[in-house]
Amino acid sequence: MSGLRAQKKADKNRRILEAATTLFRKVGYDSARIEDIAEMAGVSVGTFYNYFKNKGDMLMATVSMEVEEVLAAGDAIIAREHEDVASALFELIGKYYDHSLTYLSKEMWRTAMSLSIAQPETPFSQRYTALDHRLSKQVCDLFEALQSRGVVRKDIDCTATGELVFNNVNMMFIEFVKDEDMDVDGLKQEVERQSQPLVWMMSAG
Amino acid sequence: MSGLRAQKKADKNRRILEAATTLFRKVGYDSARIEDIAEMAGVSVGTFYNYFKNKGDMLMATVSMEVEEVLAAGDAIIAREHEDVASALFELIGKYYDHSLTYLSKEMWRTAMSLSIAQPETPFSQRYTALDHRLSKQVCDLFEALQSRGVVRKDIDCTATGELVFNNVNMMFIEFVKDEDMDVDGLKQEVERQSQPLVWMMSAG
DNA sequence: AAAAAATATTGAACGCGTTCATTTTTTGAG
DNA sequence: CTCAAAAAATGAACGCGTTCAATATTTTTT
Repeated sequence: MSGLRAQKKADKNRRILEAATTLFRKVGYDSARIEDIAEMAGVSVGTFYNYFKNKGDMLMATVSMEVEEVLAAGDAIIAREHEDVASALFELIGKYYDHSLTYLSKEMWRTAMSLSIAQPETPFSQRYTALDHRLSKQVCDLFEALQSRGVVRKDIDCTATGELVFNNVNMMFIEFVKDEDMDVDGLKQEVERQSQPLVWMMSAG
Repeated sequence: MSGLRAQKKADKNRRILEAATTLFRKVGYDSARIEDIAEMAGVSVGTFYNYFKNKGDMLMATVSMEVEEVLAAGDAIIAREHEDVASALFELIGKYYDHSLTYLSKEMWRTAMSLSIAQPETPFSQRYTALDHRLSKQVCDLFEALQSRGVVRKDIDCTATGELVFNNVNMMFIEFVKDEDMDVDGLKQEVERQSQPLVWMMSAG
């Protein structure tokens, strides 16, 4: 029976992840102690650390899932035809924002962002940054797709404007997760207002 | 002698702050232990906590100094005449970036940003956010000044574009402090490239 | 100037993330 | 089936930020 070890390993991995996300959502990231997560998963504290490098690593699995899903949805949006720049861009951004609280609470987002800034050398941070860059690239891709279909002016640098717009989207998302009172609609309105002039100027016609 | 207590208090405050900033620069924020800071300042650990709410609070004094100085320099730039949008904006942004490592190391910036995101309810975070907003407003102010002098198109929403540009400036600064290998010149080049299309389109004439 | 009240200092103790030497379990060869 | 080597699990111990009850100092009152 050579698969016994692998079997148990996969099972424990799942149980720990399940326990962690359950506790994070129930009592918040900070208040969820490793000891509690380990106990709920039926393992010891030491074993937790055999499966995850540290507490923050637990978050990355969730963040990854979140961003991967939204990237896929974004690709589908880019593939479709669009009347104008505004509707296309705001549909994409709207998708990002609408999806953002599916798996992660604002507090979990704050922790993830905070960790990725504080310790940029860790695998956690590097994976986080990579996901960010893929999102940024997706906005650039959208602009390029629109440009090749004549919706965006030909003399526009899609990479430059895409990065500009995405960095604004990202910064505003940070403000959003910092403010428990702000809702997704308010966030969208702000970002649309900020992007409006650029979107209008880069539109063909 | 009613001022004895106040006298001692001010003295200790200064000594603690001095010890902290010295140690932060010498061994980095994380490795500078409260115990060491307290010892270098000639007080006990408990006394440290009578003067500062927590370790992160120590950073705010430095961040404040940094941003206040750069805001003043920014006002001087806005007050002057400018040939075109690009030179004015990039002079302002350049000032922000050039000044940024005067008092704070990249690691200290990372810690400050990280804390301000992780715990948005704390006075630390709120002061940090307020400083950010003043910087953002300054970019808007620059655009408005340029607009009133006919350098920026009359039909441009200066607040919207100002916020867009500043959020990009800010997000890129986060990338900058996350990457020990990136230098200020590289940062400036990137941001100029990203802002270029917008700057060109919003220019009058 | 002594006592009482107000304020400041102290360091041991606590909480929690993380580590690591030790023990237990699993595996595969003989 | 046996046993030695490999892999995994364990929980006590550590580091460091933070707290707090006890102690010391300064100010005010009488």
